[in-house]
Amino acid sequence: MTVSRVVNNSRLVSASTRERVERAMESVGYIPNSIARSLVQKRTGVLALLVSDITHTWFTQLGHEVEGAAAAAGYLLVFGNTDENELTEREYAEKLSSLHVDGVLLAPASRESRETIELLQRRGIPVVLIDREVEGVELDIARGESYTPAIELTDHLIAHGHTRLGIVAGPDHVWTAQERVRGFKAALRRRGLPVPRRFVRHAQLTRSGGAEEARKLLASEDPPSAILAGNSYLAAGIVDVARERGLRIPEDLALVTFDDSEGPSEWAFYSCYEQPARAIGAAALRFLLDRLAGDRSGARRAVLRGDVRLRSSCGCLGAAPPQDHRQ
Amino acid sequence: MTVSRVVNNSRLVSASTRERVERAMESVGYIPNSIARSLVQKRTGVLALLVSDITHTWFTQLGHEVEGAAAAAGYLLVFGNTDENELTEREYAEKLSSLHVDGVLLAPASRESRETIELLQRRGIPVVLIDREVEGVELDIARGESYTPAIELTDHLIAHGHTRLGIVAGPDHVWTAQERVRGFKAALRRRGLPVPRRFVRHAQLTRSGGAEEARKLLASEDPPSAILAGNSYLAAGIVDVARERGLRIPEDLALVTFDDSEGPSEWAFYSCYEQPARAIGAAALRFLLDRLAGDRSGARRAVLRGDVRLRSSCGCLGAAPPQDHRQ
DNA sequence: ATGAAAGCGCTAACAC
DNA sequence: GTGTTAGCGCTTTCAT
Repeated sequence: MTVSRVVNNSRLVSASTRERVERAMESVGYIPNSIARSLVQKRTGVLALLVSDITHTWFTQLGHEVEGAAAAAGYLLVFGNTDENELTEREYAEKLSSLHVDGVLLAPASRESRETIELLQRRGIPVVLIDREVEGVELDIARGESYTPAIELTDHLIAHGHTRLGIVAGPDHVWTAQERVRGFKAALRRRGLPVPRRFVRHAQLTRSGGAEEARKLLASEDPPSAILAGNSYLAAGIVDVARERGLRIPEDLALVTFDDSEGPSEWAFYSCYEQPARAIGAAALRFLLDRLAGDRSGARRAVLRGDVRLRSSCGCLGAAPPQDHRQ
Repeated sequence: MTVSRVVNNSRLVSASTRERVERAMESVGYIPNSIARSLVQKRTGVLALLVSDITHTWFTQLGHEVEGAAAAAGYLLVFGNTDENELTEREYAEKLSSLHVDGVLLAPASRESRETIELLQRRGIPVVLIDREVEGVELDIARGESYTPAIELTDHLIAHGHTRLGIVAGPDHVWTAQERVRGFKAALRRRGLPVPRRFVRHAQLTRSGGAEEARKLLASEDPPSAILAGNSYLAAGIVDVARERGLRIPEDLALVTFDDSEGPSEWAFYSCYEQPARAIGAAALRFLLDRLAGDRSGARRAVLRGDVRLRSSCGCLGAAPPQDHRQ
């Protein structure tokens, strides 16, 4: 029909016809079926952002940024939550690919997410990685740093006079967790400090996961006096356990962490390295839009630098908050 | 083709044929195009959750719950963020409706979101409301309470001896904000306490929005000695301002709020009424799945009760945390 | 400038 | 059991 012409406002329609058609559409309450359109055009105008934990503010802040930029470019952004799970991730990829989303931003659940990515690519869907590298995959990626900041944070703890240091990082299959552990070990070695195996813990990336490993860390007879946490949720879990055991932070246990928590916390407590979520999201989307516009050049990599914020938990400032009264 | 039969594993295919077809699919790397399938089946297997602020943990926790239950029912959940904005909301509705999502869970941006809803319904897409009522709309809804808890929280502040109370609620067009203000006023009136107009503030639902209105509240010569905050972000903004002005909480300013913040905060500070996000999400999804299964009965309403948690910010327990050192 | 017709990849209905 | 056909709602040629 020529109705299509007016919907897509081709200029090859007379004003009279256009008006006539538009009136008709109004009266019937016509809404174009873009699913049919997609079938023939092979594009949907939908982009997907797959994160590994949607309840983590870091990801939603990144997503918020991406969403705005995507909307400006005429795309709708949908969020998917892989729950740090490779299988869920693959299911999403399958569903999204057969729904023909135009592009995917992926924070890979595992450094073995190659299969997910290949699935998407086989379908011709451009993928841009976020936050985490994937082994053996050469793809556009926007991420922060992990190795260097881990060294800096560890050095800072050492500068505070600590010699028995531990780390509670994310799962071993998560790229950033590995990198942070690598940096932690490198810093200790460089100073000639020991790196006891049992002081390097991998936890689920949740508060309770952090608590669980912190418990193991602090249970030993001569526990670390300072801990590097892989992210703010892990840090919170560590604080929970310190409280359980009557340890004051930073007096009895110093703590530094990755990621600033931008939630409604009433005061800023954690000394941390803040990964620039919004900037990473923006960079990733830019890569994706370029691909969508036909860019076929080699893989690009944006590595964004964040800030170290020194506050109370490491011992730099003030005292610890009073005892918890969480119900 | 009979290929369709094996893909949808109808039992009317011989094992031999099935195997033959499957091998063929393997070798070609065939992935079914569910967009074409949707075109004829008029279902996509996709549900959408439209929230007004994806960076707010309350919504993502709710979403996380919904997602799990949706997956169990064979649906993929996508998240959309309306940014507390009616226009964005309508754009999402248009796009999603023409993409033929099977159902929508909507936390309406405004109590005037009727248009969005009608758009969806005209397309035959079942809608279930979350968290907020919409004027003149009779629809399935799962929400918490606002009026009664607002009374309880206000009464609690009064029990602490306060007589000059203020409220920093969300925008006037948000249903929950209105209800909370209504409860606040009712509680004061019942005790014969004054309700100065300037003590009732409506703010953008962000930390900075809360700070802005708190500033106005505390700038007057005889400011309130206690504040009810509409949610935890507003509460955080109020704390920011209290700190600016050198006011200690709860000694100089008592504070109670809606929503518990489940982030990585290192200690629980806010006295609050916790809306049961996960239960609300679960109830809403159940409604939607019922509709999807063909339920045509009248609108249902689930009103879920939450818990009051009394902690430090109202003066019930402990002292305030030390001064902030946020960089 | 407009109408007609083909076809996107699939499923449903109907033969065989 | 399996092949054939029509048609989902649109865009895109190709005529007119």
